[in-house]
Amino acid sequence: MSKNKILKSPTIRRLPTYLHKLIEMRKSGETIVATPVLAKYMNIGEIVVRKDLAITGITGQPGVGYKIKELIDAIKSFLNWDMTSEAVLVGAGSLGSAILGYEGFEENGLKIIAAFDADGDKIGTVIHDCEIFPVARLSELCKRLQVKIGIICVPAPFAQEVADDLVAGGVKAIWNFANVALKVPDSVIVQREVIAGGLALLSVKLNSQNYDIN
Amino acid sequence: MSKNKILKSPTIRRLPTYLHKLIEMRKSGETIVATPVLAKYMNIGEIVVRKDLAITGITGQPGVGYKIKELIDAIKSFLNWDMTSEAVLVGAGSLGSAILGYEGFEENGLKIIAAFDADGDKIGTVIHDCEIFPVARLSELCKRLQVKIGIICVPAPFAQEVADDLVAGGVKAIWNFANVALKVPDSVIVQREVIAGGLALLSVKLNSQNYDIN
DNA sequence: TAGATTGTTAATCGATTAACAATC
DNA sequence: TAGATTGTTAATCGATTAACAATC
Repeated sequence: MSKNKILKSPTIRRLPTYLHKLIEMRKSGETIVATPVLAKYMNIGEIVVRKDLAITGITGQPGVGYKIKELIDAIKSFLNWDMTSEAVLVGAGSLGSAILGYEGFEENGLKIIAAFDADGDKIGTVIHDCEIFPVARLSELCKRLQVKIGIICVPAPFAQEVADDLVAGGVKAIWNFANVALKVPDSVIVQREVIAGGLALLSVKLNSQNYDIN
Repeated sequence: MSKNKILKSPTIRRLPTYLHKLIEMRKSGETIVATPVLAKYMNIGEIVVRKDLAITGITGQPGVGYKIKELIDAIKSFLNWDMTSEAVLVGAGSLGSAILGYEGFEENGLKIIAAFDADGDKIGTVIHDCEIFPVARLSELCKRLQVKIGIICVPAPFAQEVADDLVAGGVKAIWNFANVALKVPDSVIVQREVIAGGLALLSVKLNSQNYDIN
């Protein structure tokens, strides 16, 4: 598994949220944004926002702000979201369906073009405009479709074999929603989403608040 | 919104993953674990693991390792997951249903005891053992059930009013899956999950790999 | 000009990593 | 004892914050 350290990863995690807000602002006809607006929106300091935006290479106008359109384009380009990437999703259970139905991916340059499941009853059906194929065809279709991104939403015990199939199919990046560590070649990137991580933070904050006098 | 900085938040985010692995190991009859095992599982350095575990107050035996049972109890207690917390969920769409169906929360000391939706057709039905109530009754039932945690899975435009209802109902912590910044009193904690954040990281890693020679 | 905001440089803070003695 | 592992102390690294000059 790739251990490549990515610099500025907190900044990168925040970029989609800026992007979302900026697109919203553009929709409502605004053309300029200043950091205080974004800082308030994200509940972070203004300096953080300016440092974050700097990473995109865009400069603002002192006393005025940034051009919204420029920022949107620069963030998209930085994240490689200016060109749509195609992905496949494996595991059309409740989480998989939720992800298939997520409308936000348009903003994120992601398009799920096929889904796979082991359940025979689901094969051939369409969930949120996406046809469900049998997992047996996973690596074959990945190759044929030249897909580089795979999204794993199967139960933990099956995740490794799915990952193996994705790798065999030429996938270069795996977005892993299953609660397991995947073994993949160094050349393949795995982004694991641990939903309980956020809950842990919530729990600790909630609890420390109950006891702290500070 | 609370800006309380939580120290060691990367550590706290990792704790649920240790916990998960440890519980798995206990199930298969193991009683002792050494850091190299956990480090390999999580793809991080051994020292990180030791530092992380230290936060729980547990000490291991040099040359041997840690007692799995002790670690499990200490992590649970640190995260306040030794006592089950009750929560309500609002928005029984596809994401909401996925969360209602997530079996892992048992490990995380969370129990969703009621769900709410605006869709009349869903009211009274049961999704994953959880009855669906009308949102109109949200704050009333929160008060009556004395629930302290609310999970928001409604579309972004409705999230703020749901948050207001939760706060009115006495909820102290909100786990927000809607893509908006919520305005809540300082005394209420909000944990916002931005799914696109992980995707941004994935995109940047995937892309930097394509170009970096290093 | 005055007020607002940017962007740079330096300071602080926290997290990760390294080195190593202590212990089983 | 030798090998493995812990846990502490110090060093490094990166991210956030502060201060402030420059600019519209």
